[in-house]
Amino acid sequence: MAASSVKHDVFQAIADPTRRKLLKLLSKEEMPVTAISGHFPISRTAVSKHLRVLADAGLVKERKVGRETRYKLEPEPLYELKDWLQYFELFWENKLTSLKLFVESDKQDI
Amino acid sequence: MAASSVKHDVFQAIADPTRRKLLKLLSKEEMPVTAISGHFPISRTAVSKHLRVLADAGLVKERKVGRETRYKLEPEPLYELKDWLQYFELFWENKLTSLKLFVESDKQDI
DNA sequence: TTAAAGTGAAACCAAATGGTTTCATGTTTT
DNA sequence: AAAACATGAAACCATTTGGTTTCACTTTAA
Repeated sequence: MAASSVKHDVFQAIADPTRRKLLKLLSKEEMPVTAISGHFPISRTAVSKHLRVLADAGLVKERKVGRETRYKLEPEPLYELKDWLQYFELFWENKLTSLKLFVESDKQDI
Repeated sequence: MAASSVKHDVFQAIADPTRRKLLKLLSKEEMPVTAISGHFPISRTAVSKHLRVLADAGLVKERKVGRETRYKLEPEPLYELKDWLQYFELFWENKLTSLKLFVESDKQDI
């Protein structure tokens, strides 16, 4: 329920390669913006905007500490992605015909 | 053979909600463009362009049959997404308790 | 109390994106 | 052979996106 405040969805947030790198970086440790932007060839402001997109999707959390703003990974929204993906796993299990038939039979009984 | 021929990557391909619906639709059966576009409020040409993006990412395969072009799901490229996601599962397991509560609150009759 | 550091907001820009309508081409059908 | 169907390519358009530079505001340090 609390996820209704997201302005950007997780699919769009991870579409950009820079944002995917940001997520990996922030998974290791909480970091302030200037330190983060040292890892990228773009301007600090550009990094800041990517962080905003990630925050809007709920994928990072920001915390003000003095004059710094520190960001860290917030992995929960990725669960939506996992759910979405799970549906397709049924199809790629290298053409397991029985499984496919099972699905097409509309889940008679589990 | 390698994925080097992809013009659009899978992350960008699934970022659009229309394309995600296309993938679900084409997972059920192979369909020609006109039939596909009947499921969407946009023009046939727009659907065709989305199909091109998905094909470039390797997510659908097209087959000419007479005057039709039929499309079907090709789920393999989603492996990359699964791999990417797997890294982050390490982190969201740390918050397993709260996550478990969240998930179960969504499934009322467990 | 100045100076410097850390950051976000604003204004701006080029390119990409998602959509449209029109047209050309190949394939059936009559 | 002519008409109808199925589709992709082209040209075009508005909006979004990813980037920049500049500016203002807080917070710390000299």
